[in-house]
Amino acid sequence: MDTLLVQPKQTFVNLSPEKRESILRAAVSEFAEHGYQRASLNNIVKRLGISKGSLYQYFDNKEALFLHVFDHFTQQVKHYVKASVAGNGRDDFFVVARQVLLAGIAFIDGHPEYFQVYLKVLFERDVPRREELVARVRLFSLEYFGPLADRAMGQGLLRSDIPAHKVVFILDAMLDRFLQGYAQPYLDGGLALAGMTAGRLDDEIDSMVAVLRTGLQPSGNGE
Amino acid sequence: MDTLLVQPKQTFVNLSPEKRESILRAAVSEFAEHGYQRASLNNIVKRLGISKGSLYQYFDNKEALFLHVFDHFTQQVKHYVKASVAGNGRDDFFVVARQVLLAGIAFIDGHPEYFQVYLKVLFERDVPRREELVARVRLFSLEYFGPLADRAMGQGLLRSDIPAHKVVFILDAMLDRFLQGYAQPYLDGGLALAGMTAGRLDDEIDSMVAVLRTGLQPSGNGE
DNA sequence: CCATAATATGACCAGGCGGTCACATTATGA
DNA sequence: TCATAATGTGACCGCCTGGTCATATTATGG
Repeated sequence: MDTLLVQPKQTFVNLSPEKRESILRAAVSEFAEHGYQRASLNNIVKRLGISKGSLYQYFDNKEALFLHVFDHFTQQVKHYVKASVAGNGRDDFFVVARQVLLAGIAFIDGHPEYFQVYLKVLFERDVPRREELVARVRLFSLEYFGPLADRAMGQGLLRSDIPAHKVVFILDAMLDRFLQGYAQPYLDGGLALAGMTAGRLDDEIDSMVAVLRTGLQPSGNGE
Repeated sequence: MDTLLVQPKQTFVNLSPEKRESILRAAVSEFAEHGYQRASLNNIVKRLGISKGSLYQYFDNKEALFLHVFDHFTQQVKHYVKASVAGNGRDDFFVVARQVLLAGIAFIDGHPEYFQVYLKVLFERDVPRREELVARVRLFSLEYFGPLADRAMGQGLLRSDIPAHKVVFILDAMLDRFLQGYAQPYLDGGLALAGMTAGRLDDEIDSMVAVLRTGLQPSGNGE
């Protein structure tokens, strides 16, 4: 999640920030709607009212444009998560989990189309450098929760009959799946997460974290 | 999950079972690899060594072929789940959850490509009758666990501070996400579920169910 | 003002798509 | 045997794709 995946051409860098942003928006929107392979450069230039030749002055090809989009996505994710846990380094394990979940929701609310791009990448083949892209996002989550779980385990805050890495998997799976449900109505299990008010959403999150807490804490400490 | 989504043409029904199956296999494989929109009928007929005209004698169009594939998928899912819980109607709530999870794993092992088709449908737009297709599978799960959770709740086997429908969501989310991780290496959270021996898989499942059990049971009954 | 460099343009290309249809082949049954 | 029905075939159609490139337009700076 460090270096950039791709460099746009100098011509793109020379553009005004407004124009760069409008191009980025159009590209994100198209990739979000159709995934990588079915996204159409013709559609993108049509929306923007520019010629196809111009787009190819900004990016070498479809892949470079897509990677540029994904670069912005990972940067945004980083910002949201870091902001959500800023200054709470010594918080309870499950409080942090709750904050990361809220950061995920805030991100989806702020950038619903970026999240769709990510989901499409997860389940589409023939996406350029797919493994690398997915790893950048998923490793961010795992490397974040891993040490946190290790520390909590060392402090006796997690049940000792389940290894820390399994705890991380379960935590990551629940959070990830909750966000999937929030972004994809079909996956919300009838909970109608999508159209939910912030207050009711908080309730759902509380329930989930409460279950994780009770389920993952050493016996006797539950609730 | 009851009536068929589509009827193949009579010409297809008249085919020998072997030929019908080989056509179905080729179609499943193509849809699993590319999703609906990017799947190519030209590829399918090329693999089969038949002419495109023949395929159009069997099915009205691409959509009908795809719906036929999905019909078989839902039937298979039904069989697997029903077989896994046969005669265990009065079992413990979490024992049933475990059985359903094992049924899901058995299904993916037996029909990995069918499961890929399903995952693609979940995250692809412009899939014909997508909502209906997804609902058929997901309602099957929710309608199955719903009454089970209600009964367990009535018997005081579930913590009373979380409504039954949230319990169902959490259960469904965990099982669903576990299967996603089993089918998609990127989502297994470093657990390497995919290449796992049956015994180690059982361990992972046990851990997960144990957490759910402890987290969802009334306090004091943990473990 | 003008030469040069930078940028914008869209017709065009080869290739793939879902779908059609006139025709060839095979099966049927009187 | 032979007319009829059923099935198989692949060239072809219009459309769309990512990508190219000769040409037109605009910006730059001496």
